[in-house]
Order: sequence, then C-alpha cells, then structure tokens
Amino acid sequence: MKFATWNVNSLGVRLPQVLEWLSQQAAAGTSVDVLALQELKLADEKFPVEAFREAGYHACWMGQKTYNGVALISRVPLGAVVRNLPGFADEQARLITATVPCAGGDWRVIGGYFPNGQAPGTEKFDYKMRWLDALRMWVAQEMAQHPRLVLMGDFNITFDDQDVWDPAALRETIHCTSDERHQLARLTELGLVDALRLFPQPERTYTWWDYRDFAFRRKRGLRIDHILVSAAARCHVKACGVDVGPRRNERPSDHAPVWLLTG
DNA sequence: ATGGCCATCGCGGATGGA
Repeated sequence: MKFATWNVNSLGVRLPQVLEWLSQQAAAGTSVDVLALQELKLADEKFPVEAFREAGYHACWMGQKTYNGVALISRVPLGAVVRNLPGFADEQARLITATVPCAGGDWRVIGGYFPNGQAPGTEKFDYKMRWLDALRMWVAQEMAQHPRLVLMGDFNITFDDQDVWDPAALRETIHCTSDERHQLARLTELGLVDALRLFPQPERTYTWWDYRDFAFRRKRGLRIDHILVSAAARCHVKACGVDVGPRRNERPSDHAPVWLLTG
C-alpha cells in the first residue's frame, strides 16, 4: 500500500497537478492507494468526483466554500466515513476518517487539516489548542477500535528544530511553539510514530515553503505535514519521504506531498 | 526596518494562510 498526503491550497486550481502526480507515481511503479488532500477550498457540490473516478479513484470529502476542506481519495471504496470530530462543534471542515478494506487487514485512515493558529495568545491559537485536545480524544478512541491506523495531513506543527530552516529566528513563533509541540508529543504518546524519521532523509527536508522570497529555491521551509502510524501499522512500513517535485510546478501549492510505502 | 506571494470573493481590496 502507498499512502500520501498533500495540502493542495485549492483543489480547484491544483486538480490537474494532483491527477498528473498520481499518474506519475503509477508510472514510476508504485501507484498511490490512498491520498489525503487538504485545503480543497471547495463547496461539497463542487468536488471533482468524476475526474477522480476517471483516474480510477473513489473519494469521500468534507468541503466548504472558500476555506479548509479535506478529502480521502482511494483505489478501493472507503467505508465507515466520519466527518470532523464527533462532539466538537466546528464550522470548519478539517478532518475525515475512513476505513480502507485490505485482505491482510483493514487500515483506518485519518486525514486532517490542523488549524494554523496565527500566533500564540490569539483566539485562533486557543482554537488550535482546543481542536488538538478534541483530536487526541478522537484518535485514542479510533486506535482502540482500529489497531492499524494512519494519521496524516497538514499538522501545522513542527516536531522539533530539525523541521525548521531557521530555528533561532522562528523560536516560539507559530508552528514552532512549545505549546504546539507539546500537543504533538501528547498525540504521539498515544502510540503513534513519525514515519518520516524512521528513515534517513536529505538535509533540510521540509514540506512547506513560503511563496515569497524564493523560499523553496533557498531551502527555507518547514516540515509541518506528517504521516503518523500506530504500532500495528508501523510493522508494515517500508519507506517514507517527501516528493518536492510538485513544488517545482508552475503555480504550485506551497506544500509538497508526503508519502508512505507499506508491505 | 518592512514586506516581499497566493487564493478567494468579486471586481477593489480585505482576509487568511504559514
């Protein structure tokens, strides 16, 4: 199985790039089985279900006009879909959970677009913390029922300074605060592993680069998109990496896809 | 020192992102 996550910053704009990337992956020998997408910025009725169907994918999604929006794209039909966090009232479409049937054992997949948080001390930061509390409860509950679980998406949090191009300058700024990292640590303490760090990665491996100031070219980025796996899932993990190729496209997303290969 | 880009909505420029 190959999993991937990609914040596309508007599926309306990026759909051709997503389809191109999926076909490139297939041509390279390992086609993507499950892709989590974030920042669709599309109302539900505008989701390009037909385009994905023609590419050989089923989909479930939770969209909203203008902002946010998440989807799971899968080669096989997805089951037991849950949208957003049960019990956490939220106007924003940020989470989607589904089961991927598999002969060797089903996979439970959660795709998330975590709140940005703006800056410590703001209303939006408080919302991010409350959302993370609710997410942790949900993931704990899901892990109890589904041992083989993958949590992936745009977390909008760096694990540590290795994920930051200039840790000194960005110390305690958004994505890098101790409060956010503490939340991320509590999430992993449920029994989840940061799959990318199971394998050696190139120096300065990031998943997001500012559109401004040639940040991508200058390797000034952050690693804020992650794939976390449960212990039962981790046994099957073969490789994990970031594909920076799509960041070189014309009119790229500011994020690059992260992928995970399992056996 | 400041802001530098991009998408959305909607037709100017504000808002949000990270």
